Amino acid sequence: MLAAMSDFSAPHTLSVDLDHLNQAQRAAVTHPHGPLLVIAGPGSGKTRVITHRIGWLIEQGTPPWRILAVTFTNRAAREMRTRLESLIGQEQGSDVWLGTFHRICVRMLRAHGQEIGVPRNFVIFDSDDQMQVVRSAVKELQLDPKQYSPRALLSRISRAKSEGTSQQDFLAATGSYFDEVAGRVWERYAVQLSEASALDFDDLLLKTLDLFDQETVRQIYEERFDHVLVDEFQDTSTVQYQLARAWSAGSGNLTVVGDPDQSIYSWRSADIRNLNYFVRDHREATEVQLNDNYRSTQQILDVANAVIDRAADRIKRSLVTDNRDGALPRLHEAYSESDEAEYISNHVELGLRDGSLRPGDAAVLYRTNAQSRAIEESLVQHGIPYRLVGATRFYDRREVRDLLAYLRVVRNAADPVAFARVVNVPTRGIGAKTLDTLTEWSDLNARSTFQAAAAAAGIDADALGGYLVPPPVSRRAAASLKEFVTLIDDAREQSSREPLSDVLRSILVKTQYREWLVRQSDTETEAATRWENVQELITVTENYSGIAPGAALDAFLEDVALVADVDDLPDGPPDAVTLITLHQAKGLEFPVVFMIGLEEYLLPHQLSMDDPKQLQEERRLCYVGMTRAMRELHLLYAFRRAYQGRSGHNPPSRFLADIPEELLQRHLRQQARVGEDVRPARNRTVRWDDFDSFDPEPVSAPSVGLKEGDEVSHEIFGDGVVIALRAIGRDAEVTVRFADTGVKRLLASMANLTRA
DNA sequence: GCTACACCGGTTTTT
DNA sequence: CCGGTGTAGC
Repeated sequence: MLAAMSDFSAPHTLSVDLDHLNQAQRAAVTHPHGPLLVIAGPGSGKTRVITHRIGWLIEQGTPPWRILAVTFTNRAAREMRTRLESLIGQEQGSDVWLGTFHRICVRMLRAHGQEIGVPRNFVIFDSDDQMQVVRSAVKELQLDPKQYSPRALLSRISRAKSEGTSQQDFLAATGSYFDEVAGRVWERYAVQLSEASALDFDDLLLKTLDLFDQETVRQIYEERFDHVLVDEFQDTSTVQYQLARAWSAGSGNLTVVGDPDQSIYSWRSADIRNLNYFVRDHREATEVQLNDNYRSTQQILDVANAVIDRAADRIKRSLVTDNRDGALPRLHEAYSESDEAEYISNHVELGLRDGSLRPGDAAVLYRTNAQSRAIEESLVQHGIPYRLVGATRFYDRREVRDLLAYLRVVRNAADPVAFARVVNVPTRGIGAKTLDTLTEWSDLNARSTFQAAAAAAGIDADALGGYLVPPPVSRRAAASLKEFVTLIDDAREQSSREPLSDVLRSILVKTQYREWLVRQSDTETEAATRWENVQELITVTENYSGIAPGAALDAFLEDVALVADVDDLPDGPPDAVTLITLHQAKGLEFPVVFMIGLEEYLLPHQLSMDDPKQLQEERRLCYVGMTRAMRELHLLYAFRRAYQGRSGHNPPSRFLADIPEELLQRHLRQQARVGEDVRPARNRTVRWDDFDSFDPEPVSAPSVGLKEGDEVSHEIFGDGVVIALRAIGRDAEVTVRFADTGVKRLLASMANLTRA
C-alpha cells in the first residue's frame, strides 16, 4: 500500500502501461473520480479497461482493499483476478474486493447479517432447493400443480424479489389471481426458508440491501469503498443496481461497464433500463464508448452489425476493426441436424488435417442445450475431441446432490429440504406415510422434521425435554429413523474433528451408498459414472483440508451454492471443440465459430416470438453469438430438424434476412428464401413453399429407389447408411455414412450404390 | 413400503 | 427424448 503511494509521488515508475490502450480506453482507465459509464462493444477490451483502471487507481494511491469490483459470473471474476494480479502483482491484486454480486453479498452478510436477523450460519438454497420448497408449498396449499406449476410460481416470486418488491407489497398489490396464489405460496416459501436458516439467491441481494439501512453498517462501507466498478451492467437487476448505488454512496465513484446490445438476461430480471437510470441518477456522469474491436475481422463485424442494426430503439453504433483481410462468413443450409453436424465435423477435420486448426480453436454455439446432441454424435464418429459446457452440471447430478444434502443435514439438521432428500436415500424403509407423520408432528410442536425423527426414534434431541409425545410411527420406521439420526449425529461430531472428505467417506460406507448406486443404475456404465462423480466430489472436499474441520463444512457448502460455473470442473480435454449455448458463450471468443440452428422457432426461440421485447433479446443473442468469432464464422440452419422426437421444417431465421447478400458466402442446398421480406433470389429454381409439401417427410428421390436409413454398399467406400437425400433435378445427392470411410456425398446416378 | 412400468407433459437461457 | 408423477403388483 505504501509502495503504491510512493508510486503516485513518482509517476515515472508507473507499471500500469497506458501506451497500448487506445484513446477511449485510456479515457476510461484514467477517469479520476465521479460516476463513469463505459459502453463497451464486444471485443473492445472491456476486461482490459477494468483491470487497468483498477491498477491505475491503485497507483494513484487508492488502497486495493478500498476498491470493489463486481462481476456476474465466477468465471469473469476469476479472469479479472488473474489479469489484475498479472498487472499489479498478486499481493495488491488479491486485496481488491472482487467477486460476483452474490459472493460479495454473502461476505457482507456473514460479517453483519446478524444485525438484521440473518442467522449467522445461513445456508444458501439453490434453484433446485427452491423448487422443492415451492413444490411442498403447492402441496400444502392443496393447489393443482398443473394449473399452478411450481416452476411458474417460483419464477414469479423470484421476479418480484429481484425487482425489489417486498412480500407485503406483493400481497397487498391487486395483481392477477395467479399473483394472489403466488403470494400465498411465497408466504409458505419464506417460512420454510426461515426455518431452514436459508437464503435464496434473491435473498442474498435483498438482505444485503436491508443491511445498508443500518446506520452502522452503511457507515462502515461508505468509508470503506473509494471506488466501485460494475461489469456487465446491462445485466443488473433493480436490486443489483440499488446495491451498486448503496456501495458507492460514500464516494460517489461508481464505474459501470456494459453494452445494451449484449443484454440477454432480462428473463433473469436484468433490466436494460438501468443504463438509463444510471444516467438519470448521475447527471454528471462521464460516458466513454469503446467501439474499436480487437477480436474479429471486419467481415464478421459487418454481418454482426447488420443484425444488431435492425434492433428497434437502438442508438446506432458500429464496431470497427483494422483487421480487414478476413473471409466472408459462410451461410450453409444443411439438410438436417445431422447434416449440420457433419458440415462442422468435416470442416474441423479438414482444418486439423492441413494444420490450420486445433480442436480448441473451434466452438459450436446453439440456442438450446438439446441441440448439442447431434453435434456430439458426429464429433464422436469423427474422433474429434470436444467439451460440452453446461448441459448437466456436476452439482446437479443426483448422486452429488444426495451427498450434498447429507452434508447439509449434518451442518443444519433443521434443513427440511435436505432432510427430505436423504432421509430415505438409500431406501431404508421410511416411506411417505412416515414422513407425513413426522411433518405433521413437527408442525404441531414447532420442531424440525429432524427433531421429529429423533423423537420417533426414541432419541432425546436437545430441545425435547421429554414433554412431548413422540410421533406415532411403525416400529420398523422407528428403527430406521434411529439409524439415520445416529448416522447424522455421528457425522456431525466427526465433522468437528476430521476433514470433510473423511466425513463423506464415513457416510458412504455406513449407508452403503455405492451398493445403492449400483442397484439404482440401469447399466454398469451408469453406475460407474455416478460413482466417479462421487469420487470427484470427495476430491473437491479434499481442497478444504487446509481449513479447520469445523469451518470447512461451512465454506464448502457456501462455495458449492455459489459456484454454478462449469469451467471449474472442465468437462473434457482442454484442446477440444467447445459446445456451448449462446448465453454461456457471452464473454468468450474463438477463432472459428459455428452458429447452428439459425431457424425460426429456435433463434428466435418459439417461446420468445410473441413478445417484441423478447424478440429483441433473441436478436441480441444472435449478435452476441456472431461477435464471438475471431477469424471464421459459419452460420448454419437445417432444412429439416428433429426436435423433441418429431421432425419438422423451420424456415431460416429472420435475422439472416437482415444480412445483405454480399456480406455472406452462401452455401445453399437450394437457392432459398430466407426470413420474411427478402429480395428475390436470382436463379431461384425452387422456393421454400415448394418444399412444404414434403414436410414432415424427408425430401426423397423416388427415382433412385433409396430412402434415409437404407443400408447401402459402395464399391470403394464399403458399407454404409443413407443419412440424407436431396433432389437434384431427376437425380439425387445421396449422403452416406460409411462404416469405414466416413460420410460421403454421392450423386445417385454415378455412385452405383447397391442395397446391402 | 418398494419397485417397475406406463403415462403424461413440457421442453431456453442461470448467478 | 427426458424426467417427473401415478398406479399396480409384489
